[in-house]
Amino acid sequence: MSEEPVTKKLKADDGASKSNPYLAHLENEKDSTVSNENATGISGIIRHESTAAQANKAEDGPLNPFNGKSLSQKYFDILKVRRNLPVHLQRDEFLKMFQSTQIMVFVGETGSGKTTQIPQFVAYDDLPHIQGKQIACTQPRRVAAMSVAKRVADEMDVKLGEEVGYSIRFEDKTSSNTFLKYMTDGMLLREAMTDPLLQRYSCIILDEAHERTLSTDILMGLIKQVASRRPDLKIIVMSATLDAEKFQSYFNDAPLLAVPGRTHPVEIYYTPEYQRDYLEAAIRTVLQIHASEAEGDILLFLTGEEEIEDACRKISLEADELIRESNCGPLSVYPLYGSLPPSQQQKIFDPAPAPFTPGGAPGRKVVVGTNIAETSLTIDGIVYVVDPGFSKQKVYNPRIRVESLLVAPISKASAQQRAGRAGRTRPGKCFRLYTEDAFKKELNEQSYPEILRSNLANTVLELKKLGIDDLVHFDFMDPPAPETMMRALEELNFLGCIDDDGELTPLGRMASEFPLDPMLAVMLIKSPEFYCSNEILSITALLSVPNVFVRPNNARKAADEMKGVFSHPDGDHLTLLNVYHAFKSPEAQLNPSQWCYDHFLSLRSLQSADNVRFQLKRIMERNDLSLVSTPFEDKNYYNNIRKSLLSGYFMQVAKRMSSRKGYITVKDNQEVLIHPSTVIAQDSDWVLYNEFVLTTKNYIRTVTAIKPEWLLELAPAYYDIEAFKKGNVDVRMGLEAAKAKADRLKKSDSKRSKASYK
DNA sequence: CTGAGTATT
Repeated sequence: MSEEPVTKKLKADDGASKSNPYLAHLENEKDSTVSNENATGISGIIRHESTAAQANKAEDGPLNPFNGKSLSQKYFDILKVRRNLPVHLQRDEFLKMFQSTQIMVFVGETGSGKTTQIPQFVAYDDLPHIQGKQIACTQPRRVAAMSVAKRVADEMDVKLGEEVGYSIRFEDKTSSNTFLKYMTDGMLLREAMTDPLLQRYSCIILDEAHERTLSTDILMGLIKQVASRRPDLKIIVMSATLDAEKFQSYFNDAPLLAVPGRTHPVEIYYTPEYQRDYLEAAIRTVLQIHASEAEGDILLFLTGEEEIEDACRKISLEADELIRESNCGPLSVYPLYGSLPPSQQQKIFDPAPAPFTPGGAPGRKVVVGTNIAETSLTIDGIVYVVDPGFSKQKVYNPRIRVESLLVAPISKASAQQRAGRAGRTRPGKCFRLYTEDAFKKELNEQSYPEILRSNLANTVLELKKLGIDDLVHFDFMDPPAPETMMRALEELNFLGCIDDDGELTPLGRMASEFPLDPMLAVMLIKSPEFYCSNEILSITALLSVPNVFVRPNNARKAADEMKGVFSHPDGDHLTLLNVYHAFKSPEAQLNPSQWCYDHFLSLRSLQSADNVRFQLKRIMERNDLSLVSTPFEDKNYYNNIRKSLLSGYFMQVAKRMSSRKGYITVKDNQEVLIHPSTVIAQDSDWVLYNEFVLTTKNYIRTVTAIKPEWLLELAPAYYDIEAFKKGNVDVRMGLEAAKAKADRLKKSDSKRSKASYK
């Protein structure tokens, strides 16, 4: 149960082998390992017994200890910088702890160098290359995995993809030589599905654990289990916050090492009273900083695209006035949010404008961003942060099975992170637009981890595939609500992914291989039965990427008209299919970027859909799922596709209400409206929908017309009419009518077939 | 008659 005795037992064995002649072969094995180490050039270093002095000596060259090549001048230049990092002072302390325990927690604030240095410290002591093992270091984001791997390859003077590499979706930059691998946490989770004990690793480092992404949380639960079965596996959990005790106690009271960061002090200012209109207060604060503070750029945190664009306009207008009336310097304002095209995101790195006259009032830039600027993007030169204290957060309501986004107060940890953005290059200031009292009493310590705010259907399927049978007792750091788990199990059961005993079915096992939500995965797996797997593959890919339709504020009408060119009378899914086919036509491929611009489509989304499609196609081929199409001339071409969509989405169906405007969802009797972005020729009585969005009203979005008979044909268990007796009148009557119609057809069919026998 | 905070496989 407890991990501690395991390490002790190993030590005892070591000792025992020295005195016990029957265990002498163990000593010999160890000796041969040592000579192996010498062969690779890390002289004198014995695995898990090294010191900082030995590592420093090896690092000093003249040859690269890992590949025997001579070290470059660049290497020595970087080495000087590395030795000045705060972590370096504690290398011995780190090694002692690493060597004496299986699991440790490492806390390092920003600027400590933990992400780049700790994996290298491990490499010099764990010597993965001589045992044919690897060190994994996980990151929540792809860009981080890539850029850190690049940096560390430079630091170790090796070619990226050789000794040091990275692995992210669509890109595996590793080779048989790779012993240090940066990867996304989602990627390690995928690997665990085929290698549940993570045998290829001798050490796993979970970085940025405080962010508590869905993948990190599942990995922590998994790794805690693996640790007790693999005493040889070392684990380091790295975090940036002071939340370390929680990680320590979760990992059986693992020891903690804390390293100071290196950032500049940030002065915090609070408002004396509550600000009713935080947007107005934010704009006012930005302008005050510009008018009265010393040189330095400003970062303002807001919640979403619309709010940001609005604030940018207002700030620019008011700044012009300040310039005219108060001799202020020039002010450039940049919006920053995820859906902004990369070229525009790049602009935030432009230098601030120069003063109008040399030595005059300073020129400045203001970046107005979402919390993308809190963790994902770092802008150097920010000296002033304006923090209204809100962000959009995902919430999941298991009762109506809907995920939605709500503007909510941030946590203390988030506020601290935001303030830190002002101290990256020199001392800064952070203006919090709430009272100190509110900060102390009203903000949560930490944000809710994602696992408590999501639909877990996909997570439960992953856990089942990972071999975790008892989900109720699975050791989550923060266990999700039982109702959320129940909903997930129920959904998977209806889909046929798990049976009534909670066991994974062959369909479920296959579905777990696809990087898709279960409903999409099931739809794709069943599509060959409907002779349209090629088409469903395209639609699935398009549903897995950000919206392909672009609708600029100044050209809404033109964009809507262009969308009309692709529209299909039966709804959005087939419209998406039309878009994809048009995009792949020779005409569009001649100049895809221009074609997308002309047709108000997102090139980025379409290209990424192409990537996803290719990946899904390979998984289908691996599972012997055939790629077929109904002949286009066949009258059932589109019907087959619509039925195939329904085979995965039969739980997301709505029926038009007879007494009122709008629709009612079949599963939860929710009144909904069809989202205005939907293209569908005539309002159909029955529709399936991809998404339920909760905003100003309840909307269903990405909708396709279906026939009620199909529900009985494709999901008879779910559409058992008895179960709807107490449900909505419209739904029940509709299903009964469909049943009667189906029965009539069956009768006449059997008559006909009897007739044909004569 | 109109929405997407940020990630990820």
